[in-house]
Amino acid sequence: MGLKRTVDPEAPAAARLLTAAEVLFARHGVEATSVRQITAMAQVNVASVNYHFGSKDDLAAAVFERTIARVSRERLSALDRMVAEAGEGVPDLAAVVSSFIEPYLGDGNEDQGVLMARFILMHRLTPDDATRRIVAEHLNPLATAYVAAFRLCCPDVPVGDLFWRYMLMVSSVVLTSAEDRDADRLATLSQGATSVADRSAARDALVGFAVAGLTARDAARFVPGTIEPEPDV
Amino acid sequence: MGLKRTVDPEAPAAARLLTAAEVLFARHGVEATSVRQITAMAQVNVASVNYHFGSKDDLAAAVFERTIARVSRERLSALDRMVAEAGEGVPDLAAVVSSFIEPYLGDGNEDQGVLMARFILMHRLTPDDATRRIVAEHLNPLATAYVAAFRLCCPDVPVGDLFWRYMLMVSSVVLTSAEDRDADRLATLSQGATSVADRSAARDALVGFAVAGLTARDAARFVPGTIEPEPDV
DNA sequence: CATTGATTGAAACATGGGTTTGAAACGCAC
DNA sequence: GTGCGTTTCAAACCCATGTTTCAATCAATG
Repeated sequence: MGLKRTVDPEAPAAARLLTAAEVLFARHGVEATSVRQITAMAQVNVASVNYHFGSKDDLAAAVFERTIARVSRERLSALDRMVAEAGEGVPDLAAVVSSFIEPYLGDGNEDQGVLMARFILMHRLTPDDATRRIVAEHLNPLATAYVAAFRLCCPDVPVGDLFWRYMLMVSSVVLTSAEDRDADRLATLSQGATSVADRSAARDALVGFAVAGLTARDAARFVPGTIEPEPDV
Repeated sequence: MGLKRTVDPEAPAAARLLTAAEVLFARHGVEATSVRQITAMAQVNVASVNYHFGSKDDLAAAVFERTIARVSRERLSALDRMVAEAGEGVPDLAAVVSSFIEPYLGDGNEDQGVLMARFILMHRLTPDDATRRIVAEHLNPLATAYVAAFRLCCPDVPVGDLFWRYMLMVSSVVLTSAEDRDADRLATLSQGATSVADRSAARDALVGFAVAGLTARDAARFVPGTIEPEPDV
């Protein structure tokens, strides 16, 4: 255990800064990590971040964009493959959802999921021009592709609902992935029976929850007090 | 529209600070609002917050605890009422879920939902002694009560899964409620068809998603590639 | 009316933040 | 080896933040 990744002492300063910032941003968030912490871990001078990247914010943008671009590319191609393999039929919804969730919980490169989750949280809580650019460039095409796949899998669900449900799926996985190990509210509530640290349990719970939520019948039916006539199932 | 709430110029300084901080914390978060902004809106001296509350963090704790305590009390009694009215039968799951979600989207007091959501985000992303105390005192009993109600409504779902699904429901509603109006990713994706600002649509989507997610059958079935034998339905 | 404790006020303090500076060190072409 | 653009370094800078100080003011009391 302990500190997973460290900094290659041979690599050039800019690269060292990127990986150091990646680790620290994932662990504590960008606001909570100072430039001096980053340069200390990267073993470079304080001025390096401004010299190589312009500003701390620009460094953050570079860090986030690097992993978001890569993971989005991977997911898009995986999604395309699934849809293509399905041919005339419909792709497996659970597999589609899994391909979305997996990168957030993956064992290789623990940080990438936390990093993406933290970015999405940043953008949705305090958006700015930098986050908007990255979202427009990498995350919006991804979202559109997944909603399109959901339309194939769930032809009975109104498209407007699918956008909502996509957002709710994202919310679930993002918060699960970004949660601090010290909080682990789930472990507290379940008295240790489960924990967010249990990646396998997290995957199962998230996929099950999202698939059920995505395929739910018309949401308006659930207004409290409404009598539900049994539909033609 | 415009600024909904302002500060009663007759109220004592401590109360004025509380309401001003409530508004600003909901709007920008506690980190992003300075003591000087608060005292300016409250029209009191900068030193007041330290004099009356000890520190900015203590003021924040007071602000959050006030509304969290009140809303949790209301929800607990509503839940008790539902369970009692159900008697030997099971309470209506959609109604139970609605009673949890409603306070986050309520029309009266726009800020209370955002405030609670922001607090939960704070605790799960960067927990500290202050948030832990409030969670233990007010939120854990609430969570336990709701999970207990869920056990009544969904006797077929393993209890461990119910804890997970409770957490995922909370994640969905919290992120929906705390989202900045300027981000509104949903409006972007749906090209304006829907928006997080549409409280009615939000309620329907959230309740539908959560109810379906909570009642989903065994999550492990959704591992990709697994062949699903049709269960005895 | 004088006294006392609580509150307010303007100003200063201390600290940590991101950033800038200008000289030194380096690398490499000529 | 000389020159020159690039990179590194220690130090300083600037500023916003939370907090403290201490005198002035207020409100109630005896």
